Amino acid sequence: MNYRLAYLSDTWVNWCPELGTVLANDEVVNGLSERGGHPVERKLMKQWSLRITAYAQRLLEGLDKVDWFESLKEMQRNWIGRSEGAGVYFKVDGYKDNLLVFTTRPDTLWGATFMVLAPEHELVEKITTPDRKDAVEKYVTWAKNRSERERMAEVKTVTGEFTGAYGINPVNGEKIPIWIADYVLAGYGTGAIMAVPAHDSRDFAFARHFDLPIIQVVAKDGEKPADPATWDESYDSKEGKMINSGFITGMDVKEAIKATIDFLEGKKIGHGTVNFRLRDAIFSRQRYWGEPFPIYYKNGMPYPLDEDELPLKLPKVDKYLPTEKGEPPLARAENWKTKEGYPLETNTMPGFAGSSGYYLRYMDPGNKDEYFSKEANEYWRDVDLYLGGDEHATGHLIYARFWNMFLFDMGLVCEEEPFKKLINQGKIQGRSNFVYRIEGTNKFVSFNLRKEHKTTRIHVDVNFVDNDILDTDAFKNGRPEYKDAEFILEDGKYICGWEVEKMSKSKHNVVNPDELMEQYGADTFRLYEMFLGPLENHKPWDTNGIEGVYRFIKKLWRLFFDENGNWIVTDEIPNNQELKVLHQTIKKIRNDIERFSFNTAVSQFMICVNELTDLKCHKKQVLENLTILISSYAPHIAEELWNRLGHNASVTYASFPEFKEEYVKENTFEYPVSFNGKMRFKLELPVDMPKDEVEKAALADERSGKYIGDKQVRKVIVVPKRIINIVY
RNA sequence: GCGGAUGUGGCGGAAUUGGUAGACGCGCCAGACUUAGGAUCUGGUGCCGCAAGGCGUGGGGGUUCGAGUCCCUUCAUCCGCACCA
Repeated sequence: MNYRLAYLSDTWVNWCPELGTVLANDEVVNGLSERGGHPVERKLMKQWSLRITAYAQRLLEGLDKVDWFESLKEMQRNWIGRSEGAGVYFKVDGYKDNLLVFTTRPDTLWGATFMVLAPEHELVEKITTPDRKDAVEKYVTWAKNRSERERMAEVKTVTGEFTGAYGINPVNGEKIPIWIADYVLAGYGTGAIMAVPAHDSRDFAFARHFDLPIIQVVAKDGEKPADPATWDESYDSKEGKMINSGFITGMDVKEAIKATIDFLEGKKIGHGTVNFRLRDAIFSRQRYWGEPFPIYYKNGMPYPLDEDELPLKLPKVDKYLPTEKGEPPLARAENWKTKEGYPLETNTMPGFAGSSGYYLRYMDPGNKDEYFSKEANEYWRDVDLYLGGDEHATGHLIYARFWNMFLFDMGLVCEEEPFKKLINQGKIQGRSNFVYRIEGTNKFVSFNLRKEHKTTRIHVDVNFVDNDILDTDAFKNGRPEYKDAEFILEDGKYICGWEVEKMSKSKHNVVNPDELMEQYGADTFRLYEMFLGPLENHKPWDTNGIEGVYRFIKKLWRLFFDENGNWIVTDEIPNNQELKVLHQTIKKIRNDIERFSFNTAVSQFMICVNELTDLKCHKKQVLENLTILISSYAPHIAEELWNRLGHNASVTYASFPEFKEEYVKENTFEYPVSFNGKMRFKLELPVDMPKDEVEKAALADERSGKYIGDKQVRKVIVVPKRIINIVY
């Protein structure tokens, strides 16, 4: 509050009386609450907000300094939505009032043929002429009551009303009509625009619909102006030269924008400005479980509690529900006031209050006196690696940055950006299966025959399905209403349809890991999840390959035990071949961990175990190192093996094996020999053989003659330890 | 519409720096062991072709001795945002 970052204001919210709470837009589905399906209404409420918009520019710039996925940064950039332009004042004809509009294209001022206000704009009532009053009021009421859903669905429909009033274009004194329409949003810019139908597609559609004039002011380079009446669409591009535009005529668009802003500023009728899409974050919740605000009210004005009265703890309430009057649950508490008897705030803070700064508390979790100490923060600084889903892009990840920036400005944290590197792991999706019920019957038709009937597609529990083939008995027993189900089969089987969707109970596509862990063990499950593909990929859960990983685990075990369960590890000294396999693995695993490539790491473990099996290697020295390497991938089996290898302490305390180049060194390299870029045969040569000798050896090889024939060799490329390419 | 990402065998995927495309696994085929196998092991498996050979990383073009990788262009899919002035 002291930094004007937290403030109280009347805010339009989605109020659900039944739940006694405000809902986010995405919690409202078709005018009903997502949970419970209760009606939701628009309501003006006094709510706390955080002025995140004050940090918009820095939040945007900071993105250049962090190592995040480009897609995620782009999401945040879009969300912040910076656009440069100008604020321009239009006089309202016959009134003293000025209408401030925001435009990204001040250069097109000469093409403005009308103005549009948002229906909620404060001047609408005042400037509407008596003869237009009825129509305008009707439109305003209609627009206000339109649900989110209707607005979305009817994007293409043009609606609006003329107010009867006129604005004066400040650059040429033209009188242009002022309209209202809900394609102009009250919450963006100034809620008022100048319409340039020739160069904005929405204005164009509006002008066409209401038969308003269209004036071209930008022409594509090298093209002559054309009669806008013949156009199919507006020319929105910023490329081109100005025409019909007073003193900026002939200028390039970019140059014209600058010149117009200078002109407006000189005349004090406008100014260059930057607009952001980002809105302040509403910080009040009408729930019990949230941090209470350390705020009390005196004569209706909010004041912060003294620091020595902190922390403020949640009071006891009889029910965690809103009061009958619709007040938040904290209003139920009996003594929810200060020592002096002033009432305390009854709203609580949202989830992001805690999630925005928990990483700071993690730096100093035992601190009884403060959030975290300066020393602890200077030691830990920031989060080196943040692994999380991209669904937090426009929520948590932006709030946390804002939170941290404020604390940085206060000198309380030493890094401006909280999360140095961020990786989005992909989500495991569900693979749903469907059966096709013939309408009005209890008969189900197999996938490829479904077109012959009128069917309804129904989700079927994926546990009844194997390789898209339905276990019809399990299906019949699954639910009473399907007990007498009949099936139309193809090739004696019932084939199900399928689709990849979000895992969800209602879609019956949830795979319970417990069952898989029961069958294969947690290590197999873990390894398989990693083996499935790159960390960041979203992918459907598919258990078809899990057997392979399970076999690998069993194979690993057999390096230590024979088929009768006898310990077969020996103390023999490993030979060069065995050491080579081990050290190749050490190198690869180390590398793969660093680049978060766990699927290729698992693959290397498989290669290693396969080779050690072929070599019949049961030597302690090798297996001990392998156990350490695999301990973070398959911790349970690793711990067991480590113990059997004679260690009492956990394998987690063992140090990562050291890679030694000497064991993987080769004396020879098998050169692929290419002719005109096509690999034809391989040739084994000493690694340190000089280039010209390699070339000679390749040309001398009898197989080369076959490809070269009697043609002239033009060039031979030798890249040591890589390739030989003979060009003819 | 704007922005981002991704396109490689039947499937999941590998190829980290422009240098042997398809590692590893699934599946499939053949075989061994077995009363049996949904256990285990061996061999094979990009496509066309008997073979020699040819073709092949969504399509088209380019740079290069050499392109999955770089450039241009085009198509498709997925994700995010969107009557944003």
